[in-house]
Amino acid sequence: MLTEDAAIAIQEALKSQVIATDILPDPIKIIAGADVEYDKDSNLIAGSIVLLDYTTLQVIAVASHCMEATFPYIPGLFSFREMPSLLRAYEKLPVQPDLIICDGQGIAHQRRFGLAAHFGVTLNKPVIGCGKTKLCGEYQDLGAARGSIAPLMDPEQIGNALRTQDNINPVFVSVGHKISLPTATNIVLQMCTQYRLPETTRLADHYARLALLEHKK
DNA sequence: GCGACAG
DNA sequence: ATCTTGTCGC
Repeated sequence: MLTEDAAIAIQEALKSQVIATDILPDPIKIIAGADVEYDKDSNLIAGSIVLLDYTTLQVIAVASHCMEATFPYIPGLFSFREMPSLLRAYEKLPVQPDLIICDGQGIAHQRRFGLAAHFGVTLNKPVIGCGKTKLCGEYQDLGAARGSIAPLMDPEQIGNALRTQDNINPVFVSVGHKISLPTATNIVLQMCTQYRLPETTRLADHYARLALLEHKK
């Protein structure tokens, strides 16, 4: 059983491996979304990875994995709760994506090692962190128009608040692994074609919910 | 002690 | 995360 202190030690040991520069395929062909769904009245969780054609956003493949959660939700130790199911789902994919967008923070984290960073370093793959709310840091003067950006400071810049639709609450983009913040921010905006959240996240959430329902039948 | 706290 | 439907405010 992993203790809280041991989990923090793992983060401290791995965070130096994060690469915050662009090391990704030139034309990106396949982009992935990753999300985990929770059962309301049990300890079951379902992780899903959905693969999309980068240019058409058509679904190429989906893989999911249901299991009992093995670690509690503790702010700052989120990856230890969600990553096991995501790794199992990832192993079931028929092909690998060029890039993954995670539902959660990358280095916009108290120890600079959130879910997207942990997942990226573990897979040695480019990963973007895109959270719906912030974990830490502050921002100001975010414009109201789609595409507006404000740096998330803690006290140095750890990510961006990004307005993905006019007058709608921003999302929080940060480096996970093998990508720069400007590139990550642009890609997230590009994935937000119609809603606040990237299509990758919306679809992963949808398929994770289906996997959970199917597992309970 | 108080508030904040990814999902 | 899960609570969910109609309602308040711009």
